[in-house]
Amino acid sequence: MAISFTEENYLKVIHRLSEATSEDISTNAVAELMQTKAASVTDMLRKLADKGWVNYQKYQGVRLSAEGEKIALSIVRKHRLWELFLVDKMGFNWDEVHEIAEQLEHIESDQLVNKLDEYLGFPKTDPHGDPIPNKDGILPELAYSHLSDIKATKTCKLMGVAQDSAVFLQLLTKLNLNLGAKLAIKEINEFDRSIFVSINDTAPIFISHEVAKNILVKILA
Amino acid sequence: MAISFTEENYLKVIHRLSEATSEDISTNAVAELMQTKAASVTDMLRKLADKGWVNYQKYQGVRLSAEGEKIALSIVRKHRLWELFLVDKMGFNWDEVHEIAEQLEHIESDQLVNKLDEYLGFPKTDPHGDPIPNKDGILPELAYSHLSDIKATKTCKLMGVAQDSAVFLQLLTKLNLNLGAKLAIKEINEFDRSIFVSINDTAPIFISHEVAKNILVKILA
DNA sequence: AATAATTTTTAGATTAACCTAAAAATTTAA
DNA sequence: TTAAATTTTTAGGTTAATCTAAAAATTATT
Repeated sequence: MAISFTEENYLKVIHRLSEATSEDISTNAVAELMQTKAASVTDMLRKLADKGWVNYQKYQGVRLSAEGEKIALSIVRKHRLWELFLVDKMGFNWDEVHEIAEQLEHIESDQLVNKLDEYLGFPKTDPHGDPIPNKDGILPELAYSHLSDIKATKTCKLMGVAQDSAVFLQLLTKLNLNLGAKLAIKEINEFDRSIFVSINDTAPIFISHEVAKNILVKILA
Repeated sequence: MAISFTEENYLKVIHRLSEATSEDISTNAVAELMQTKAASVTDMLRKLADKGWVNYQKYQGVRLSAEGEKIALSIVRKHRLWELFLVDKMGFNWDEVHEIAEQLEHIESDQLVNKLDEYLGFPKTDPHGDPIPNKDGILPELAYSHLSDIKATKTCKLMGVAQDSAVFLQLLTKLNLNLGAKLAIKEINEFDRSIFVSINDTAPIFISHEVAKNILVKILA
């Protein structure tokens, strides 16, 4: 069945909201992410339900059906592959690629997506450390920790971010916090839970709790 | 001013028709290429004229304005760069890339287009031999001849095609007629203007006038 | 030059995606 | 457990791009 860009974006947004909770997704939550009004969302949810991509009971919120989940994952796959392409092959910075990938994710060609995947070497994660679903829509489970949850004097490796807004990514770049960096937590300040952390064995720098919360790491031995 | 995919496609079609003639372009001609009805075209032409992208007088046909021409050339540039990307980097055949490039040509990011151009080595032509407009919208003038216009016993090089339908390209591939091939015209048959041509110094093959008309060549010394 | 044929435009609808304002349902709080 | 607050839906419109059918203009033909 044919699908429009708008329908794809709704499915993507419902998918994103569903990752954070096992509850049904509210009309208002969708409206906020779609930057539209609740009334418009109601219209669209009814349409998506008619097409069998979501389960929706009025006033009760919405969830993706199995088929809707499959579509959403294929969009996420395309988005993340294109982001990696833009960074690795075209030389963009990780904070510049989101808007362009929002467009590229709607290009329709399974052949192209799979060739792109191969061209990039069947990558597991995008430039923000987010996992890339494979051809069959399977998401590799990465299970990373938030830097804010790591105990003092532990060492870990920066694997991703929990938020990929341009301003946040630019801040990380300024602080020299890049994907793969080795982070050694020197001290956690009780006052505001800010931390001192050494990046790749250089002199420790100061990081706010807010920043640490959005950094994903793998704990090293 | 914002532009929709549909508007871009109309400008592209008007541009294509304008290349073949210096006359004004008729509503019906646009309708045929856009696969739509004349009434819809009339509506759109009025809208494009309001936006300043075409000059249009009702019943008198349409032409691109300077600004419309600029937009059309930027779309052609993107289309041809993406086609080359698909063939050179992603391993598609030259008859498989048109539909995908029709989608990719609408991706909006000057930065991306220019990086793509650089990544491909600032190419002059796409996989069908069509010239790629540069950043400033300048089309390199290639001035190739049609194979059907070349005299017997001349030698030439296959530089492009005058038509890029998949069926035609597939036929060329079957006949081993690829971009860059050296063609030696052995004989022109008076009966139907079919020709005997040797490809890269192999035994001559028979080619119809219809095929020869759509092959573009550069005459060799 | 008058008529016929063709092309183009106008008029009036349709569909997808959105909106505002008002009504209805649900949730929260007194 | 009612009343108040909030959320969601319905009702009725709007805009972009399309359509069909009828009218108007242009072009071709006798």
